[in-house]
Amino acid sequence: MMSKKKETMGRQRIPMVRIKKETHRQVTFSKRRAGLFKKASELCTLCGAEIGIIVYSPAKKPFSFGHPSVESVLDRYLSRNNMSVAQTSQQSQGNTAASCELNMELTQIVGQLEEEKKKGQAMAEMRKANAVRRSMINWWEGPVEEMNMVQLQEMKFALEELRKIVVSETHTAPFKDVKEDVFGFFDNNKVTVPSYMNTSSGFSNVYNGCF
Amino acid sequence: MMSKKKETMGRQRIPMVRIKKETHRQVTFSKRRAGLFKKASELCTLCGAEIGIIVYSPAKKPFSFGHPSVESVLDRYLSRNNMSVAQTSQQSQGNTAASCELNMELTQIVGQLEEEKKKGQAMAEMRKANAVRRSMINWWEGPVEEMNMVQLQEMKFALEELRKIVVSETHTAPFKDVKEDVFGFFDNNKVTVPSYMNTSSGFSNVYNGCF
DNA sequence: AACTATTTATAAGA
DNA sequence: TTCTTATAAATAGTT
Repeated sequence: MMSKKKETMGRQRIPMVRIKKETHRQVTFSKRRAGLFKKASELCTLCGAEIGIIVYSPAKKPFSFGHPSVESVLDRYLSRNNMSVAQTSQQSQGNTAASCELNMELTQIVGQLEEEKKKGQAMAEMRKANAVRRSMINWWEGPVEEMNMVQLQEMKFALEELRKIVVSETHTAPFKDVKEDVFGFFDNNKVTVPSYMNTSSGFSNVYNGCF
Repeated sequence: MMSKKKETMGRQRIPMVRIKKETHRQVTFSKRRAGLFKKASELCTLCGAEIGIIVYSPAKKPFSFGHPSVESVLDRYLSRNNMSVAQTSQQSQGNTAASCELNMELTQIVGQLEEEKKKGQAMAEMRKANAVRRSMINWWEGPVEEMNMVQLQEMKFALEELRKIVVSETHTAPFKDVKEDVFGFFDNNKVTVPSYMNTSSGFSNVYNGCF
């Protein structure tokens, strides 16, 4: 039989380390990102899973996948974690999506503060702003035991009020015309949620690294 | 040559529709979720991508993957979206990524408050929040003019403290023994972070469905 | 959980 | 970027 020379080397095994060549890395990123999203979509279809994925490219460009939507999945996740943070057993006593959303915002802010803390830079700066801290001291500097759900809920409520204000402002402000795109985050709470949207069960199994 | 009877049918092609059999679906979910996370981890390693994934199983149980951490990725995503809300043009003026994001957040809030100030509605609405008002009254019931950056930074500080407390609580709580699985998300943050940790560029390309 | 036959993803090259 | 092809990797069905 005639052996035609192989036209390509075919897929080659590659070492699982950062790809050095910029262009090569970019190509691989695109291909594998597509593959990842496809896998995710199949998982959704086959198993009825709900998935949200955020990917930042090496160039810091964000990509996302979501089913039924990125927002609904993240929303749910953040709400849940937020509650866990507060170690609350009582969850959806705040009736509407608004509270859910608010939880999300709170979690977000807290998360950002976490980032900040890591850097430890703003800390010093903030400590300089003593004026107000003194007036807040009563509120949150008490013993941990008293830093309880009631207080968290109060804070939530306060933030919610703030949010309402912001939103109403938003709807009358010069930006109104771009609300859909820009302010959507604030009031798109009713994104097609499958019927089984009753909270339940377990907790996160977190994978934080490589295999 | 001797042909041994094939021991299995090997992998069979399956139709891309929801798997009906409950047990089968559960097995597939587990296998494919593992596969998805592995792919994600490889993408992180090979390309230096940052990825956050949330998966809800058919039984509504949440699973997550994150590099460098779920929170940092979601945080960033949400901040970004949020920032656009404020229509901030100034982005990466803050030195580090973290402070940059935080500044953006603060800028946003400040901007929104500025708007509110013009309207003069904020206080009236906020006064409704009586529960908190009493404890926070000194802090934010003053004239809007004084609701400035300093105070926001104080709030930032307060939230950070709150978070620290919550986190430390978490680590000493009854759940500690399951921390790795359940609370791992709180402190697995320093997994090999690529050096190029400076923020930048574009916006989301969103995939919202199946392929 | 482990095992393979097979499908699927993808590294290289064009 | 998109297509092609050979091969690596994932996984469906089974044990």
